[in-house]
This record gives sequence, structure tokens and C-alpha cells, in this order.
Amino acid sequence: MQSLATVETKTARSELTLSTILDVALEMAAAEGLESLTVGEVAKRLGLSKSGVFSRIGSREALQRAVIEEYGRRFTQDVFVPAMRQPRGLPRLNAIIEGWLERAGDEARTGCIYSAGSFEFDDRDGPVRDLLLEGVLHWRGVLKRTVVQAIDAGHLRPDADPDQLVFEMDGLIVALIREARFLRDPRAVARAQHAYRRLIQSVMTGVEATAAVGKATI
Amino acid sequence: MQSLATVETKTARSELTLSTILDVALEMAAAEGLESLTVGEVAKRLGLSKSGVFSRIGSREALQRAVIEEYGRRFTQDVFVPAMRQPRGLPRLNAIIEGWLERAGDEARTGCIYSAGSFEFDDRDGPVRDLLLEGVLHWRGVLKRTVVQAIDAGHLRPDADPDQLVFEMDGLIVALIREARFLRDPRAVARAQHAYRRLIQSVMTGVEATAAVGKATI
DNA sequence: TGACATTTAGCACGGTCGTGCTAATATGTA
DNA sequence: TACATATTAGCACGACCGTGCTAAATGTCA
Repeated sequence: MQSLATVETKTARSELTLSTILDVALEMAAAEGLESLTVGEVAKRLGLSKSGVFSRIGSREALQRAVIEEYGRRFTQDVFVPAMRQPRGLPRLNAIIEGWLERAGDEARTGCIYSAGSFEFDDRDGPVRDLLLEGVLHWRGVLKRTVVQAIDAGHLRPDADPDQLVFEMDGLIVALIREARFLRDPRAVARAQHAYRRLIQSVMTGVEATAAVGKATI
Repeated sequence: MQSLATVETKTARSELTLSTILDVALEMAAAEGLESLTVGEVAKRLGLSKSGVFSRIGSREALQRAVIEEYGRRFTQDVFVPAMRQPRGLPRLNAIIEGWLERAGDEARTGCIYSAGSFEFDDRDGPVRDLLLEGVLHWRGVLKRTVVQAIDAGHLRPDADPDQLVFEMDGLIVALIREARFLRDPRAVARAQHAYRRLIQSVMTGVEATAAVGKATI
């Protein structure tokens, strides 16, 4: 009973350090990958001891999981939440991809945990992979619903294949990140935008849809 | 002088074990990534001692480099060499992509060193990254030349942007590999083929070009 | 068969990793 | 101020890493 209260007081401090741990861990994981996320390195960057950090996070894997979840929250906040303010159909779809490409372009420096993680954990089963997969599938689900809505609204051709479109759009993000980070081509974002424009135009229907694309400045 | 002869005799045995080392290292690197390629694990899989393996390879990094080069040779042999037998222009381009997608589909199980390596070494400079980059740029160069030839031959529209096309095609491979390995979707190859067809048709010119695509059964 | 060169094994070193256990410190309360 | 409690540091353990050094095994040739 009182232990609950004391727990709350206890967590007051430690949660603050926990959140700073998360911050630095997120930065590390984004820059160098989830696998090179290391307890000692996090501690060093914070000026803490290794065991001090460890006692907060519980385990390395728990830290990885926390990082993934926090990254996912921020991603949703940055990309999907703003796009939801756009009207259904093509405008919203454009807003999602526009924001996504923009963010992926920024990540040329910081890195994307989900894209890099897709290749780090394509062969390694376990909770971390599960969490990554869950995030990817979630966003693809949102994307697919948006595509379906665009079809229903008559913005996209009724014979368009939503799964195919989702594959190509999500693939475009991965391709963009590789182009920017590995090949270090500053034109990567422009190329991805160009590819998206071609893709969407090949499944668009009428004139007002074209106007919508223009409005979104894709 | 005689030392040269003795060197040749000496290498007779060791080169055999070296090539088996390379074989197993290639398999490991393809399955789990270049970074998780480990001297002890290679030794264990071969029933050799760690130092026995080490004395052959010189260093871990040298083994990684050897693996990359051998992988590149095989890739050239499997994809580019056969495609070169096709006539210039679109037929050859189709053959390259067709073979590439096919191979990438197989790699759903084995893995692609260059694709995974693009994300493993996007932030880590050094000789290994240089070698990976060299390979990627080389194939993209071949791909670009082929695209230019297809434009010159009138198969592709003269205003087509070769660099943009190369980005999209190479990106498609990366997207396919992620789709197959991380998301484990068996329809990945079909999706990538579909995407390629749409891409190429958006830059094609006439009727005989369409026939060429059909001939290549893409 | 015996001498020799080559190839492999044994072993140790220093390093980093994740993770427990225990002591010291900082904090909040009576 | 003194005490209880929450928070962090210190330290050690076992595992694995790459890499040298030295001895043993293996094959080759006179």
C-alpha cells in the first residue's frame, strides 16, 4: 500500500535519468544501429557508471525495445499525426509520403531504426525483431487504408492494387535511406519524390486528383 | 628462385583450405551479415582451430574483403555475364533486371551482402565500406550504360533520366530483399517484377519495345 | 628412412560485452 | 539532525572477440 507511494517517489528521480538514457540510446541506435547499442557506451556518454545504467534499464534487450517504441512514437507524431489533418484520399496519402520522405531525408544523418533494423534483424528472431515488424506492419496498415480511401474517393483508379502500392512506397523509403546514407547522394530525396510522382500518376484517375498532387507540392 | 617453386607447392594445400574457408565465410556473411562474420565461428564450422584459420586469412578484415570480392565475382557471373548475351538496349536491360530480381529472390534465404552491407556500413568508414561501395557503383555504372544504350536505340524515351532510372531499379532490389527477408512475403519477387514493368513502361517509346519486354517475360 | 618445409593446433594476452552482488551515496521525511 | 529509502558506483565473473607466439603434426623430397 504505502509501498506504492514510495515507488512513485522512487521513480520520480530515476525516471528522469531513464528518459535521458532513452534519449542518448535513441541517438546511438539511430546513428549506428540497434545492435551496436551498448550499455557501457550509453553510460560513458552520460557520465554514469555501467551498472548505474543497467539497474535502470533492466537488460540490454529491454533498452532496445524501449528505444524502438520511443522511436515509433516519435515517427507517428512526426509523420502520421500531421497527415491525418488532411482530407481523406489522395491529399492525405500525399501528405504521409511527403512527410515520410522529408523525415527520411533528415535521417540521412541520424539514421532510421526501422530501415536499418529490417536488415539487422532479418535473420535473427526474437522480441526485438517482433517489435520492429510490428511497427512496420502497423504503418503499412495505415498506408494501405489511406490508399483504399483514395480509391474509394475516386482519386486513384479502382483497379489499383493497394498492397502493391504499399510495397512500392515503403520500398521507396528504404531505397531513399540507402541512397542518402550509404551512397551519400544529396539528390536522394529529390529522386525519391520523383519516383513517387511517377508511381502515383500511373494509378491516378482524373484532373482534380492531379490538382491535389500539385497542392501537396510533391 | 626455388622459394618461388616452394611457395607454389606450399600454396597447393593451404589454398585449398583457404577456398573452403572462403566458402563457409561467404555463407555466413550472406546469412547473418558481414559484421557477424567471426574467425572462431568459421573455424568451428570447418573443424579447424581458430589460429589455423587466422594464419590463412591474415586478419578478420582481410577475410571480409575477400568475401566481398568473391561475392562480387559470383554476382557478375550470375547476373551480368548472361545478360550481356542479349542485344543492346531494352532486351539487355530487361535481362539484367530479370536475372537480378531472380537472384535477389533466391537470396531471400541466403541474403545479399551488398544490400545488408549498405546498412551495416552506412555509418562506418573504412576499407570494407569502400569495397562495398565500389561494387555497388560498378554495377550501377553498367546499369546506367545499358539504360543509355536503350535510349540511343530508341527503346526508351530520349528524355528519360538514366540516373533516376538506375536509382529506382537498384532501389527496387533493396526493397525486394527487405520484403522477402524481413517481412518474409513470398510474393516479394512478383511485386518487384510488377513494379519494374510499370517503371519501364512509363519510359518506353514504341511498339517493338513492348514486344521486347514481352519476350523477356518480365 | 631421415631431413626439411609447410601447415595446423595450443595457449595466452588484452579488450569489450552483458550481467549480478555489494557498498556507498544522495534524497526525502520525522 | 538522524534515519529510512531510493539511487548510483565499484568490482568481479564468465563469455567471446581478434591476434600474436611457439610447438606439434603433416606432407615432400633426397
